[in-house]
Amino acid sequence: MSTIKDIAAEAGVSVMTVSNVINNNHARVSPATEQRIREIMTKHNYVPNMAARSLISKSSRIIAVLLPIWHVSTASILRDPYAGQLAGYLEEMLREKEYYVMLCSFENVDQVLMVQRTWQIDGMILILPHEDTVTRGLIEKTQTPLVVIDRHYDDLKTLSVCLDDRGGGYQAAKYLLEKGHRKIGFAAPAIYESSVIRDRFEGYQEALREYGLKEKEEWLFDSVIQQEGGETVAETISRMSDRPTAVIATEDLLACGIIKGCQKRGIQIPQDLSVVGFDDSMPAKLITPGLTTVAQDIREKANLSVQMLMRAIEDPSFRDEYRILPVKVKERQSVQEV
Amino acid sequence: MSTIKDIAAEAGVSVMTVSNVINNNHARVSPATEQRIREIMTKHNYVPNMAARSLISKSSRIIAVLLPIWHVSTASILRDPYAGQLAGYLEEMLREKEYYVMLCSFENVDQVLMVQRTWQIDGMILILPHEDTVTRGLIEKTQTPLVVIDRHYDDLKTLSVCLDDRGGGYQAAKYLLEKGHRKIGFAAPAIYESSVIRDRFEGYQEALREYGLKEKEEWLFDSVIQQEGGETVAETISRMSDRPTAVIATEDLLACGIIKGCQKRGIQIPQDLSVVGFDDSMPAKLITPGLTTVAQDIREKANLSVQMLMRAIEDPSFRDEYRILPVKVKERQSVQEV
DNA sequence: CTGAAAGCGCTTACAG
DNA sequence: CTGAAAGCGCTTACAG
Repeated sequence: MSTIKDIAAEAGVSVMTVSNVINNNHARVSPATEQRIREIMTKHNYVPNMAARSLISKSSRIIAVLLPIWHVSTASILRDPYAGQLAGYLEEMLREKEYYVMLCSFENVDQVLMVQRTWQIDGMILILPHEDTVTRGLIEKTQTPLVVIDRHYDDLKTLSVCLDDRGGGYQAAKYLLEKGHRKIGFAAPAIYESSVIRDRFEGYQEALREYGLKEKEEWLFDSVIQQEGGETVAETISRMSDRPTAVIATEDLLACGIIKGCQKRGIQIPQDLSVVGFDDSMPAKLITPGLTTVAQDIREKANLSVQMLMRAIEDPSFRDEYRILPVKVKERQSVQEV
Repeated sequence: MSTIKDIAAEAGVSVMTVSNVINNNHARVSPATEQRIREIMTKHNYVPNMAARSLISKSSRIIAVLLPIWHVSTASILRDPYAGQLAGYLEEMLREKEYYVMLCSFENVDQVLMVQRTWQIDGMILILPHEDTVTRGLIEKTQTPLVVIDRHYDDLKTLSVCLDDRGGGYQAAKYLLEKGHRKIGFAAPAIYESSVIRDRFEGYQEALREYGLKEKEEWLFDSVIQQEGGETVAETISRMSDRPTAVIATEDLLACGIIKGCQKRGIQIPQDLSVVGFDDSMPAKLITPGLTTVAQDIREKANLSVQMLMRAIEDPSFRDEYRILPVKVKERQSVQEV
């Protein structure tokens, strides 16, 4: 493999002249020389060694996409279609900006900090943050530009990209209320612990209040997650004497689990129970009936996150920005008028 | 950030002694000195700089997970639940072996080669290979250890991990035949172009032959992919006068699309049409009826791929191994006896 | 517009 | 068991 030295030797110039063409310092090298050097570089398939560049520049053009390890499941969060899609978009967009993406699962803050220093990582994006203590710790301890997706802390300087979660909860409930529903349940992991979920819950409460209603304790399904959690909810509902006529789930997979569990027990969707999900990820389109869900624009979320990160890398003073993306109910067939 | 020099200075030794403890050359440093140096290292949160190490060693401990860009869809293949799950397992297992994972989407061979040289990447794993020409080109041109998942070429020296695709096609058809089906369709992307699909198709043919049957041209649905493709198949079937009673799809998403499309048109699953999928990925469990599918062990596939790659990195003569993982029909509710 | 020198943080022979 | 020297492939001031 050829090095800058070989190229310089063949071109009859110094290595620093070659370095200048690599770095597009047009002012520092004559067009003719540049032309000649470029030809020699392509002829030899020359590619600059990032290790050497990184050693000097203290930067690597590597962005770490941080994947928390969720202890609810043994599998990586990339199994989640929402996470996979997000990671895919991030990779695509970062690559366009000539950054390299390192996938990095972690359990605690120190692991992230170590990887960052090991590679002089230029920036990090955290998707599907799990525990608040870990997430807060990371935000507080890291010096590297970090964009947190789907979590925000008012008391910390952070770059975060979230959804209008309160609005989403509100819209979902309002949508059902307008369809005539008055007995509306709410299924979520950890309603009172995660800010995202709490916001959605508060939006739901607000809509109920507008109709002079209040949530009913029994119809709040807490600590349920993914499909399995949804099936548990279905089972619980099937045993109730006073059932809700509709349920809002804070995640499509959870909604799908509810639908699946109900169908298994002869509870018809949407005739016997209406269901609204959250995200509009792949499963929403897959199942029958199609899932009516609070849709987000995942591509736009990725795009905004990358933009924020790029700006943060360039501007060290840009370390505190909170962006909220709109959501919108995507109608399919899982809700019926009553 | 502290360097090896700082640590050496504080410990009162030379940098090379510190280097020896970093690299666990126990023979070259006394236990007492090692102990002292280790304490200083942890005190300062010292982490070796990989750029510097990589510059000398010509290796990086980076493994590239290669993601072909499929032109059938604008989204990254990570949106596919099978790909996401696989990538997640790979990351997890490689991290356990203290390798770093670089995510790397690409359209042509040169892009991969460039990234490899830029970072001195130690090994690569290709998932969901698309075009044969690109895949072959990559295998032929790269010097770096490469494991190809789900594709094999008899005429090339390759490390590949595949399924028993022929057996899978056979098992799926046999399963349906034993349930009394005689009119069995087959839906796939590019039946005659991809070896994986062709093998499944041949297994299907073999099972039919055992029952004195032959595939019927009309019931071969070619060039259909993912959910959209499945819905097209359903539409075609709905318009047929002589319909198949069962269909095998070479991908769960495709099978789900068929089911969805049928349900939309009042064709009951499994009463009017039985469907068998392939992979046993997340959607199979999600839909109603549950999808009977040719199941593979994705975790084992990831595990075997990582093991092969590790061996290839250690042993330059290990460049040709073809491993076939077994598959097994996972029964759910999408097939009915006739 | 071009070059010689120093150095990024580490490891690899080579001596002792 | 320990160290001084050279060097990996680049870039960064500094001169001209």
